[in-house]
Amino acid sequence: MPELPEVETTLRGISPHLRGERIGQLLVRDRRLRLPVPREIESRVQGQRILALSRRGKYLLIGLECGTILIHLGMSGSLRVLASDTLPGKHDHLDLRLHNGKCLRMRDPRRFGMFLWVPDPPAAHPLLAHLGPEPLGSEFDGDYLYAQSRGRKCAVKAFIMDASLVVGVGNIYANEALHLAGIHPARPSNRVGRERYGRLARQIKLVLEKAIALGGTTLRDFVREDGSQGYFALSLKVYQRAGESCTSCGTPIRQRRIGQRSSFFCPLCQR
DNA sequence: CCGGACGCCTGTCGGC
DNA sequence: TGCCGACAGGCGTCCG
Repeated sequence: MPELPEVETTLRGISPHLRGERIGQLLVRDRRLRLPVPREIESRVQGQRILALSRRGKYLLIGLECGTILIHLGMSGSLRVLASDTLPGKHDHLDLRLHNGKCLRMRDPRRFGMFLWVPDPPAAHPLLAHLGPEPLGSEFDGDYLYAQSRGRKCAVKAFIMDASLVVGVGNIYANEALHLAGIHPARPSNRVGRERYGRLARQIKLVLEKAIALGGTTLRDFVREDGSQGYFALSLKVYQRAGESCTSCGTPIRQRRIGQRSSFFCPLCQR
């Protein structure tokens, strides 16, 4: 599910409820996530005050007095803020209970997510240490993409989805940004010029910003912290629109597998 | 170093 | 109606 806009939406939703609060009990119902929820995590977080919340790529960071809770939502994860006595559903694997009677509840049907405690500084943790720049930051631009792409033959779509190049761009927004920039997803990275990488970097930023403004994309599992949906799905121009008309030229949108991921594009607008 | 394949899970959908 | 395979927003790991 969750790509950068959904994680950012979740961050903005939960932050006001959690910042400054003290953690009571962490209740883990099922440790079997992508990485097992560590045995010692309950004692690590018990009684600690939440100092700050942030995002790095698709990871959510909850900064404590000692260490940081690192959360990844995988494919189907979501976080909600609820009263602690709300009855849990089948896939509600853990509750981070606060002293104020609320809890942060993680749901993840496919269990591809992560919920970890990492020591300070979190950026040094192996899961975060090798991540590329944030796409919404100034370091990420067309010149950066162009420079990184030299000598790389993989499809440009796989290239921009590589988290060591740039974080946060998943399958939905990679498809959308390539369409907006007029670039064919299967084009080899080293056969995209500087100009077109400039357009691509701009469109990645624009599509992510617009999706954040609309609360992310809800296809199936993603919900905001209050249970409401994101509305960017209404703005999708190619993703999951195979056979439908391109919004700019009317040509039927094609679907094809590129780099093991379902890819959607307009054969006329994208070259 | 790079690129490609695979596995991890559950739920849903389409075809027979 | 039931069964079966394909597929789904991600990513770490392994192999050539």
